[in-house]
Amino acid sequence: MAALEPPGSEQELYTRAQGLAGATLGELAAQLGQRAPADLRRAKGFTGHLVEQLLGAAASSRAEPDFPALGVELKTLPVGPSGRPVESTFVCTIDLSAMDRFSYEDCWLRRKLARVLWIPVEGSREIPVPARRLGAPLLWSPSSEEEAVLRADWEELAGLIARGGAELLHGRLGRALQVRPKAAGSWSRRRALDGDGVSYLALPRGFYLRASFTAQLVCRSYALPTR
DNA sequence: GATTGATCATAC
DNA sequence: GTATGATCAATC
Repeated sequence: MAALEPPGSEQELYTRAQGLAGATLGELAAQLGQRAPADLRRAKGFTGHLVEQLLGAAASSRAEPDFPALGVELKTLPVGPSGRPVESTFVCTIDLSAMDRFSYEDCWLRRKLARVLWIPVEGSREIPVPARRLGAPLLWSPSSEEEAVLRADWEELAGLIARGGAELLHGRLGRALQVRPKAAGSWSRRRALDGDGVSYLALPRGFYLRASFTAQLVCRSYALPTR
């Protein structure tokens, strides 16, 4: 199958995504001449890469939205039997040496979350990967309430990093956002600045959206009760 | 059962 | 090694 052209509009992108709803990962992989893996332990990015190809996203190797012309970021969202997300969602890596140089207004996280196409995917481990189905797509931008929570979390976490250094971070901080390791292993290191501006090597970290936050945005957007 | 810290594949 | 795409699995 030839590489799909990027969609020309948000509407076209959404229509394409609607066309995938209900299909299984096995069926969709076969359309591309690929096979779905038996499990995701050694293929954690499988679903994301598959959906990128099916929707005509640019190759995933650059620091910009998946659909640069549209300013839309694509995210698959693993959900349980009730449609509730079962995992947190990775947003972006954190530059531990430059948090003092950005405000929320121009940070990478805000730009990435300004417009997101969520693709729910059955994520229960009991369902074999090839049998997992895609759900109805959701084109989302943060509500004013959601944006306020994201801003408050970002400012708290970024401020902590800028003032005290990465070693103060842990996954319990933040209501919607959290900071967790984002690395090949616990031995990974990146340059960071401590509270006194002294350079040192720290475990790479990234911003993640808590499952509780994505659960609420899904309920709001599909007009479902919060529980 | 939910959550946090650790980890995997691939492209460049 | 750094970026992309995320889920695994030990622990609370």
